[in-house]
Amino acid sequence: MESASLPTPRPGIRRGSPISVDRARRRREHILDAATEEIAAVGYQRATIRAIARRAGVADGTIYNYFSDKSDLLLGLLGRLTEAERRKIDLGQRPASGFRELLGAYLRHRLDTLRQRLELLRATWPELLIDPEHRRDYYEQVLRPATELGETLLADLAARGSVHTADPALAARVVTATILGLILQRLLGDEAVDERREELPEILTTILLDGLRPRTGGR
Amino acid sequence: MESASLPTPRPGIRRGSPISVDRARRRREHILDAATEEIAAVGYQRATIRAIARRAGVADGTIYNYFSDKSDLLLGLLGRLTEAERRKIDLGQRPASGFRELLGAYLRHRLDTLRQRLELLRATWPELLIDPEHRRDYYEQVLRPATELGETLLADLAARGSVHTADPALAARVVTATILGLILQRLLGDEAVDERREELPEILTTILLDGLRPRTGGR
Amino acid sequence: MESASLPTPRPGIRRGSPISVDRARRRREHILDAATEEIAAVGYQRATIRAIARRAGVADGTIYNYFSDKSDLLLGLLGRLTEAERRKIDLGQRPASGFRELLGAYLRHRLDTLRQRLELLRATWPELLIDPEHRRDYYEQVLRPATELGETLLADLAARGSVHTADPALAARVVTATILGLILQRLLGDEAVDERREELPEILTTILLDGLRPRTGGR
Amino acid sequence: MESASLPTPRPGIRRGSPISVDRARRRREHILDAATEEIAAVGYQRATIRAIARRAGVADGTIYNYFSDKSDLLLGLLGRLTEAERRKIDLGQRPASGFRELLGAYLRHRLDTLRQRLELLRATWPELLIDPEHRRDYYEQVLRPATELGETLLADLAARGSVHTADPALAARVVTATILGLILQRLLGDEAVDERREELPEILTTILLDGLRPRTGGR
DNA sequence: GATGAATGAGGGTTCATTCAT
DNA sequence: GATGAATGAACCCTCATTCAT
Repeated sequence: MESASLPTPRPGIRRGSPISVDRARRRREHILDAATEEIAAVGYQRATIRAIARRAGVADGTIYNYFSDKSDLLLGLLGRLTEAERRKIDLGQRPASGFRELLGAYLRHRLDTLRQRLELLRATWPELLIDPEHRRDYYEQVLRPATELGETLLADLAARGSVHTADPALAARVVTATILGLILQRLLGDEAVDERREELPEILTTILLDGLRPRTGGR
Repeated sequence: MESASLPTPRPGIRRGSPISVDRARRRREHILDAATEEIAAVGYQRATIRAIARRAGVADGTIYNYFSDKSDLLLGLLGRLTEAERRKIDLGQRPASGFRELLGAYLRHRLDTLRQRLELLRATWPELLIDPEHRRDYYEQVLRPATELGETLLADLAARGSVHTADPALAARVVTATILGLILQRLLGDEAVDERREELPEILTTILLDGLRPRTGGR
Repeated sequence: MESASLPTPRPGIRRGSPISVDRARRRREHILDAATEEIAAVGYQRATIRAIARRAGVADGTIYNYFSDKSDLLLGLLGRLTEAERRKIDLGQRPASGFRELLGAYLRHRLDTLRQRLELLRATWPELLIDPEHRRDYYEQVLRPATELGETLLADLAARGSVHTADPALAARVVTATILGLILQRLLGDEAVDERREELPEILTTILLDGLRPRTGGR
Repeated sequence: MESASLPTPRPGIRRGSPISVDRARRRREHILDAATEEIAAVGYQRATIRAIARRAGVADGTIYNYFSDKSDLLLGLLGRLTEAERRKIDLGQRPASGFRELLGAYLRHRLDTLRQRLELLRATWPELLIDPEHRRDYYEQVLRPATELGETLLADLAARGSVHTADPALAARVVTATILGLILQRLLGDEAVDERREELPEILTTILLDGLRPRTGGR
């Protein structure tokens, strides 16, 4: 039962020669790449070990040298997703001039990253929706931290008067939900979301900040 | 135990005895109920005909008297979803006093209905994400009409000065995306969305209309 | 477990009204017709009760009022075959002028009758080849009598000097085998056998009587 | 335990190790043997993959490593039959002293070979009679070439005065039909054909050459 | 007698997993 | 470590047969 995304092995720690360890790590990633593609294409259940092996250019049995069983492959994918999200969030915290710029940069970055992971999301969301175990993992490791970060942020900003919201907890959910929803629409076939990806963060920022109501006194 | 899209049989029109026709219709719905539960629980691929039959209290073979094959069961589920969405949209068009009230009522209704269909969504979305054929059907029959309705509405309101948006097409997508995203968060384990369902439409309306930015001149 | 081809009911013997008995007999024959067609088309195993019922224009269950089970339908077909063969052989014994004419008439009649039963043969032979029980029935009731009749005939003719053969038993088998073989060739797709059906008995008679060797002294 | 149509692998040409290739070939033949037995015993439709696998001493799934599906097993059987027939025909062309000897040798060889293939014939003929696709294959690959060879041969001999027949095409059909018919009689339960297999070719030759009619001038 | 919905055993086939090479 | 043939449990689906109407 190996777990996902191995940390880069630090020099000094080794098992076998460093070269072979490295080769093994790369082969593992290579298999995960193939699994991502195949599972994104046909879904976890329909993806066969054989098809993944063919895609990776290895024999069926070889996969079992790197993953304990098929569901461990899925764990590997989820690991990548978790790790990707974590990195995203870290990056979202970089400094920015004003609140509008900060929010805009955050939204753009988040949409961009999710879009890059589109295949990974298509491969994993279905299983997350269905399997309670994986769902809980994903919720605890990705969704909840992201939401809580947003909550804290909004509460802080509200305290400083930068934003105006009666309920930071729900407001944060609305923000993350909008992003998730846009990606979901994209996955469900709405190509406009993709075609106009450049303008989207700007418009999204405006709506979230200023709302849809016309301003009486300009701006 | 919902009864899906079949029109109520008019007296005078019949095929077979009305009683048996009615029994057949109810049995079909009963099987679809069981399929919804089972598929929502374990996913379409993992759901076996046997498990669905057991849940419905019928023999395996009986299912094939009502559905041509397993994928036809999924089509039945999608049909229910489509129909549910259509009804929602119709109701969304009823008259309301002001724009704020209209949007609030719409959002509340839409969130309520989707919440009632939570199991149906959990049963179908994963397959929709994966199967291109079903995805296209769903997009054409549900997602695209809903989005286009929103587009028209927003464009109309913008023309009348009720809302302010540079781009109704994307703005409509943001609104629908927010709703989808909230439901998806719910499905992925965020219980706050459910617990505070009463307040959500109000807050959502406020954010979408007024934005998060503090108003300088009161309000 | 009813058996095949009911004898025409004699007046005086009745069960229920004569009309209904007659209707029942006709319905039974009608079902057998449908079974012959369907089984000849797709084979006994592939022929479904439902398909036969549809072809006969009755409900599935109705067939079970006339036949105890599916294999009883096959028995009905075999019964028809047996009966047909028996009639053929009887007719083959009608008087004829010379031996050549007798043999010619016999061959023509037998080929004609078998050709009319082509569908019946296609429907039954496969099962006869496979099922030992049915095979034995068919052999005892059809093949053996026919062969033995030929044996007797040939032995008789040989005794009277009309034919010349060292071994009537095998010679009779050769004659019947030739007929069977021609029909089999026809069933296996050789259309020449069918197209030239008019000339075949004549040529067959000549070969069987005179052989293929050229005559030195004319004739 | 026959080894069918694969050419003996030449040294130097190999795919995989020669040993494993050879093992695979032998296993394939072994499965075909089991299939022949089982299908001859109960018929193609009634023969289950499981029964064939048990007979071959392998697991169900193993069969699918060698045959794409059940019907491919039947194709394998037909392949053996085709190949067997082809070999027969080649051997039938070897030189012989006189025409009588040639015909006698041909008939003996053909009867012998068919008799060795009795189980194969019992396994395949029923499906050939029923399935139009397989029937056409068999007719084109086996029956038609055999018949046409006979036609050519007879026409040639007739031209040279060795045989006397008005119509080589039909005469050839009569000869092949006689052989087929004898085998069919055997398959249908007539054991005399088998018991007297030694004398049969001689008697058959005599009948086909000289006919059944007594010769006036001796002989 | 006629109907056809319901039944459930059984069939062909797939595929995750193992293991001898 | 790598391979891929072998395994057999489990799936979807068919269809002969029953029986309430």
